Amino acid sequence: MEKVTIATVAQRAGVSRQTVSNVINTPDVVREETRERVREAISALGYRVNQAARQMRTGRSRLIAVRIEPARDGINGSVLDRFLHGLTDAAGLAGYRVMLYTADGDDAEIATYDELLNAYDLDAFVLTSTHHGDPRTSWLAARDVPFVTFGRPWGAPETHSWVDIDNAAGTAAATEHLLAAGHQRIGFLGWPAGSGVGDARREGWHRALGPWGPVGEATDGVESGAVAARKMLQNDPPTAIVCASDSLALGALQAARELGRECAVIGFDDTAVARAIGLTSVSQPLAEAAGRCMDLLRELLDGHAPSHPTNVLLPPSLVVRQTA
Amino acid sequence: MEKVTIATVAQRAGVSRQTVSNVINTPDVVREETRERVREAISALGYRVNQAARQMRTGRSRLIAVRIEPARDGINGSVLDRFLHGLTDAAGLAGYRVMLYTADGDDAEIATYDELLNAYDLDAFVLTSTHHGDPRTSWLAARDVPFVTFGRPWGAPETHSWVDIDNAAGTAAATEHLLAAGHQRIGFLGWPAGSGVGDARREGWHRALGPWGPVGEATDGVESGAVAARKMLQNDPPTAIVCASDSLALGALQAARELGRECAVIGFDDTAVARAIGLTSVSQPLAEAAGRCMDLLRELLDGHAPSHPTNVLLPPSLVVRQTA
DNA sequence: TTGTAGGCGTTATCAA
DNA sequence: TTGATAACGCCTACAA
Repeated sequence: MEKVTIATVAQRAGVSRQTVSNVINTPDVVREETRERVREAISALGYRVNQAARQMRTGRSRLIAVRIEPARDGINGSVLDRFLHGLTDAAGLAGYRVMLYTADGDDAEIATYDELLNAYDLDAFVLTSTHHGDPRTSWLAARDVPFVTFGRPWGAPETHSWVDIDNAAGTAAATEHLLAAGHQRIGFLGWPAGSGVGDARREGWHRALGPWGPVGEATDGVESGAVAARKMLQNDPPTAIVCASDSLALGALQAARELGRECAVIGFDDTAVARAIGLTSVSQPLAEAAGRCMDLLRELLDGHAPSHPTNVLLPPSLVVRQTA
Repeated sequence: MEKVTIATVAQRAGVSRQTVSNVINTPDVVREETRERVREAISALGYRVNQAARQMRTGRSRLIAVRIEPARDGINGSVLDRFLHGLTDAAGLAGYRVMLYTADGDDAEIATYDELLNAYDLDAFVLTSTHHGDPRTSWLAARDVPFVTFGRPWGAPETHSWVDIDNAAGTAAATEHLLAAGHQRIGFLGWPAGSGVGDARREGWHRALGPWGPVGEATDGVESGAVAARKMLQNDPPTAIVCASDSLALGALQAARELGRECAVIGFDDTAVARAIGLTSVSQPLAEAAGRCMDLLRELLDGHAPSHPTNVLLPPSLVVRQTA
């Protein structure tokens, strides 16, 4: 099968190459009859625009890049994967493709931006896992590279569009669910203060509860969660615990079982583990978040760039199962 | 910052563009002194080869494509994600990038090949989830598109290179572990016959056990696994069950608990769920599998194409936890 | 060992 | 409304 180029199509339709190009890119400028003839030729030949050539002229690649976390395992590792799936779907629908890269740390990631931008003329980036003092956004902004973040710009000036999950609303909903079920002493098991996401999740619990309840702190993980939960359950036992992650929730469940204590537990992220063991958990609308990121990117890329950056805050939902 | 092209570098180094190109692509043909001068100019300017332009000349994009499963959740969904992580790492090391696509069914996937090949000049594909009567491999082979599969070509002629996990060895190791622990009645809980992977996992159990033991069949999932396990445990109770997946294993665990039966359980895939609940499970070396796929691809792409396709069969390992 | 000419497939510009 | 021409950045072939 010979290579089909715009010239092949032009010849078959009896027009110039430019006219074919016009049919593809600015159809309204071509007379209807001609347009139809060219379209027939295109589909008869199975012609497809060559992106590399187009890119060379236009400087746009229709490629967007996302970092994939290094091969790593864990209960919560799947959250970004689910976002990635959604983004690939949404990008495909919009005529874009997703290119993956890995980077160990912010500086390495910035070096990768430089490379990808030069070598592949990437159209845009989607950043995940934003955090306080994140150097990536300012680097990109300084170079006028289009990007959106999944995660708000913690502390940084809000100069770009972002999509985020309303974490506080999630733990607030969990807490309200427990209050409605009659619980009064509701504890919170979360991460050490300082991470934006973790602080927001604690804040939601506190907001819904009113007064403070027992608080436990642990780095993420089943083991450390169990240790912290055990302490909570011994000192000042709550009848329910809202947790900042499913891993911590699993630890809390273990601790309660060991101590023979009845204790309702709610996790966060609605991971496969939660589904598997019947853990009530707060679910993030990751596919929707990805779709919104793509929407914002299209605004940026298709020229209709809004003068003000847009922010989207998506509410999570509570999935009630057996543990609460 | 102006765009840095090969011409910029040439000017700065006081040589022709061609000499710069030679330094990049065939350094040994350039006099050392000149080479050094050009290299200095390259790094001083931060020059990077533009892939689109190179691709236009060479027809090679240094891009490989992999399908990402549609946004879907489940205990086993993470297996392919982990493979993807490994592949992105390995590709990056080899100077390639991974492009993602989604496709609903084999035919849609083949249509996507056609598009990606025409539009992006993809260098190669990595196929996952191979199965009996898989039309994808023959389509690619007929067009001389380089590809490897992660998963052997079930039944199809072995005309391409592949990497696979020795599933039978995994369940055999699990069974031997149980035998060594003194178990004698060891059952198997697997998927309906017909899926290559599932059959191999059953085969490994049978091979290690010698005589047949109790067998249960269920489509993958915690619920259906629990139903099938309940039946096994009531009729003809084994003291241990080897399962074809962590989901089924979880179901088996539930069934045993409900019935108040002591029963060792071993799962397959070593998912986050297994780690979280202490389920002994067979672990696939996914990062290594991805690395091997990349190795095979490089052989194919870098011209040293071996006359015979290469096959790599990787042994899984048993991760012993509390359930067996 | 280095330089020159030409073209990969597309689109922007401008003329017809 | 359509077509001719040039250019994007690079590499291959060939000449010097």
